Amino acid sequence: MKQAESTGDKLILAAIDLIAEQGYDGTTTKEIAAAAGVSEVTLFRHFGSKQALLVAAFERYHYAGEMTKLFSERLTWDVRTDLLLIGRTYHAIMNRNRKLIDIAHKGGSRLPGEVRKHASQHPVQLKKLLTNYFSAHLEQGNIAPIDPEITAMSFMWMNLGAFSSNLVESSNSNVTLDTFIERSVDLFARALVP
Amino acid sequence: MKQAESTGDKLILAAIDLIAEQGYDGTTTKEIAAAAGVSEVTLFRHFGSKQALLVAAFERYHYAGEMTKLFSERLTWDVRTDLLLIGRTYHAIMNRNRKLIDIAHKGGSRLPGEVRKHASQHPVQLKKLLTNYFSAHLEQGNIAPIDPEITAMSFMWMNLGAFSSNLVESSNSNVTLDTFIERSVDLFARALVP
DNA sequence: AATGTTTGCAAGTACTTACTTACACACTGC
DNA sequence: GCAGTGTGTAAGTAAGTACTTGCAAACATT
Repeated sequence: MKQAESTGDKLILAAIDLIAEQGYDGTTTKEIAAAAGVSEVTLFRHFGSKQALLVAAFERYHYAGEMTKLFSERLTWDVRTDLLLIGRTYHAIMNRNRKLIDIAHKGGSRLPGEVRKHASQHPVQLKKLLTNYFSAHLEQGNIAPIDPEITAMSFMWMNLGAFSSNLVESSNSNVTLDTFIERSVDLFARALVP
Repeated sequence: MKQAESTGDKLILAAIDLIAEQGYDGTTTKEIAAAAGVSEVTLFRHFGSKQALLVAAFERYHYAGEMTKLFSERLTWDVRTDLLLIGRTYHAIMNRNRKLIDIAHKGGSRLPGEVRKHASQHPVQLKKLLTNYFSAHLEQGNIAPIDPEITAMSFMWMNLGAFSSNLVESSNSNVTLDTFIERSVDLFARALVP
């Protein structure tokens, strides 16, 4: 019970924290080992190399397939309710993986390629799901005659921008994330009224 | 006429290109000098250090005050027309400074502090201008009773997301940036109808 | 008790990096 | 011609980096 984390896990978590903050090139193996409370040589005995350590981190804490599941199981086909659920889930997922996303975005000269691939799958998938959702509504005449793809992109990118912005600066004025999600969904719902 | 670029300028431009691609830590002074077509020692004779070179780059190619000027001079007070102009100008500015923005975002262990400050001013200022714009419309009853600040954030973040997304992947399906701007403005205009 | 695994410590290797120094060459303006 | 400026080449320094090796101590399993 007390032995919560193995040495390998401690190293992975320390690596995620440090690399997300300082970038891949800017973080040394010595730093990672020290933050994990082990010696540097132990890091290499476990993972062999710095790159392999990061790959192990991405494999362990990968994005979930939550969005796909949400679209197939939990939608009500009331636009406002659905967009609210989608927006909240989106931010929940992104927040949980914030550090890994940041690592992939910052890059690095020897940053393993697996990392970049991992990070690029999410938005592509979400855009497809959203576009199909709006298309289905459109066919049934539930919403105004808009372009489903553009609407999907607008919604997705609005939330991506909100997320990225939070990454950089926590000076979000006085608007909390959840009120932003609610009100921005209202705005989209207004625009989609037939 | 033929002597278009001085040695200092060549170094600055090479540094921007390389650091935007590889990050600050991942780019060596030797690389920069080679890309500029000069020797490494010349780099240090001109700028003294790698950090000073980057600061010089930011000072030379700084963001313009175009947005402020636009808001005070070129608005027509027709929402659709104005948002279209704002959106297009936003992307024009961001694109022009894409590499510098990318450098600031990627960071680096010894990346000078001036760089980060420079990059964080833009969005704050734009949000204020947009919020005031919507507030003014609201007071005159031209638009629906929405929250001006939230609407400003939504519009801003949607375009930020579109910009960031372009940074990473050029697989923008078949939608060009300009059609996206047009249609997304339509969407906002629909939502703001009283 | 014996044995294998995991770890820390100390030292070191091979390499890279930002930055320096010394000297020679070309060009410019006077 | 000559001083000044800008540049290239060559060599080097001091520090840091990823990664390795050898050895001994702690520990768990048997």
